[in-house]
Amino acid sequence: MTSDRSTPRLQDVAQRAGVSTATVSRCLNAPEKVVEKTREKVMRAVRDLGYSPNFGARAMAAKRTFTIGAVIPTMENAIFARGLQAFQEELRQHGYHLLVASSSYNTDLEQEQVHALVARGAEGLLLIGHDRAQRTETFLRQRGLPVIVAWSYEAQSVFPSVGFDNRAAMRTIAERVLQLGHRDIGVISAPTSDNDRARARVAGIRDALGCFGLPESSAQVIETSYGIETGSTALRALLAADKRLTAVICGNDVLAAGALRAARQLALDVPGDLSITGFDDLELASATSPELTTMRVPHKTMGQTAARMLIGMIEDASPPRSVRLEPRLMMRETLGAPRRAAP
Amino acid sequence: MTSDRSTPRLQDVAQRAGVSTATVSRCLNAPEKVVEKTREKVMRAVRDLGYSPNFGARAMAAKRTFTIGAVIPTMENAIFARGLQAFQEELRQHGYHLLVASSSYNTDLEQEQVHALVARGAEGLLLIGHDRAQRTETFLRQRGLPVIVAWSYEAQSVFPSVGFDNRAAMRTIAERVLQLGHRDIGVISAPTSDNDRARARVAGIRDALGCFGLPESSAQVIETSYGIETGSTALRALLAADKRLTAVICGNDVLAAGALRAARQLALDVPGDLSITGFDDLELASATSPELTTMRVPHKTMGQTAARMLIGMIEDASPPRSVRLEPRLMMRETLGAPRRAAP
DNA sequence: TGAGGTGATGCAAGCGCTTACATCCTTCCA
DNA sequence: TGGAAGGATGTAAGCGCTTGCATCACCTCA
Repeated sequence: MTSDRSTPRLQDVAQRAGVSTATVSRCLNAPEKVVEKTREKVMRAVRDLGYSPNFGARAMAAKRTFTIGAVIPTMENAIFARGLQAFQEELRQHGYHLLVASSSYNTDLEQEQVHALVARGAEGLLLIGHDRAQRTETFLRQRGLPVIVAWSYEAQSVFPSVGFDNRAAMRTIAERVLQLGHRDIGVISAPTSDNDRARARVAGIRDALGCFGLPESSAQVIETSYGIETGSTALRALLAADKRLTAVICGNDVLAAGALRAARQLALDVPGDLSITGFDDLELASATSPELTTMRVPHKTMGQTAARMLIGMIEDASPPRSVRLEPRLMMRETLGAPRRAAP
Repeated sequence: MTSDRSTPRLQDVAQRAGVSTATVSRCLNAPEKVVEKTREKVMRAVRDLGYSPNFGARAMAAKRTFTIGAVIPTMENAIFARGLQAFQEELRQHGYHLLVASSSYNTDLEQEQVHALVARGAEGLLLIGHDRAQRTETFLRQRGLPVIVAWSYEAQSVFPSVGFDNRAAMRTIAERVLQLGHRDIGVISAPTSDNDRARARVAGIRDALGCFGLPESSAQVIETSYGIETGSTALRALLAADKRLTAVICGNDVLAAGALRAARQLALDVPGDLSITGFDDLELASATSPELTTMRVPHKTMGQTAARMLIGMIEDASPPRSVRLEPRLMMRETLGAPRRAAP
């Protein structure tokens, strides 16, 4: 029965310890059911063999994995990394493991990753935002799998969410910009397709514009992918189209940092000649000079809350209740009144 | 045989399609072995039921998972995020999946995560750096599992590695600093325990010092955890201890960005009053003002190479050969000659 | 028309684990 | 000292899948 295979099985441990596989299993999962002496024998065998239980087999037999999955758009964006770290720590404290996958902001890929995570035994899922393929929702609903959507609060969504109101938050920033007297405004947004957060932020800017009685067209919007370099390029493009710009609202801090860099290279004084705002409040935001005025998002709280909600849903089948968090405007150095008041 | 369970099994699909489970399995894994008509019936059943194969069962039966694991210190550090992204893309192209876990720079936790990944079927592992618990190495060796160490090249290591020579790279920076005439130097390093990269970098600085005939004590070293804030604090501490400092060498860009911010707050001119250098060349490095002089690490190449090596080891059992990559010094704006030449 | 070949499909034996239930051994009390 | 009670351990039936081998249907060619 013993084999020369390199990975030991429960069987091998049992044999070496001179007990049945059931006893070994109990030693590992419910030590109190095994008498001290036996347990020691078994544990020694486990160590000697370098045994590590096969997760798949265990999951199959026990019908429990203590695993929760998360599909985030990309690992490269620090905001997800931070939230996820908190999410994972919270899970860990409750004895759960985390499985991460990334979708590259692509709903097809997300669908694929959701399947992969479920196949791997995820008992619950953390998803980002509300944009997703219809069949992904159907699939999840069919299975009755606990799902939480983060980074975007919406009262009436398919899945319970924990996050903030992206639209209202961005509106707050935009209103502040308008109050200061800016009328020639540019917007650098992340790509809005398959990304409800980005869309909501742009919508928030339009809300503010409307509130000040300005036409939507009074703000020129440019969409570009995530990155400092792309942010720089976008600012140049915006300025090339309209030299009178006095403020640029950016969809996130990274784009804002890029815009800031371009402004510096163009020898523009910020905020004297040009105001720039960010969103997220990454560490980056306070590393630039001047420091970015931005919206602080409670990533950590979001991650923790999501974890607790998910575990609640799994263990008590407790009715989930969306949670709305409040971001906070961080007035720093890149936003000021325009040098010449608007006409 | 059909059940009211919410997750359909192969069995359920087979029944609905009116074929055997073997046929369904073949449809999924070797479609060319099944005649068109049957395949269509089966695929329809798969879709209708929202079937998704149980990974654990599949792995157990096939003894193959097409999964590779990676244990990184933390997701919060952008350098790992970038390398991992490339690693994953390369794996994906070869039909492999990635499983990530983080160790928080703690060898016990690393050991635990390695076990978890192996239990989940990882056929190969990507590890960071050479510091690790003895028993982790033993475990891995016992199993003969393919392992690659990244971010740190070492010719004589237990596992083949792909990376660069941290010590030589930092020595290059330090020599440049010394050449410019700096003699009062401070060092802000990441914690060196359980982190051979950080240790190697500090050693590289000492090498340079020795090369210039200076005593080791001529550079004051302070260790601090990762973060902009901690970098700022460290610079203040360094300056408090020695006001004559003209250059600060930092273990990574984030610490350098923090130091730069503190310098600005102290109204120090960089590099006029104080030179600052980073390491990694994150995007952050070119977002600061002045832009950071730093060492560019080939994260992407590293990730890709690691993936190819690992796959090679798994599929051909090919003898691995460590790969040494070359980082490149990026002279930007934070390093200059000290205002007054050293005595 | 029938033997032989070919390709599609089914059968059933595991893969490594957990756990309900059976069994056995102590222990303790009458 | 016998027997009930209770605790420790063993037995064996799956969990959902893959795959070697058996089977079967159909086609080809003589």
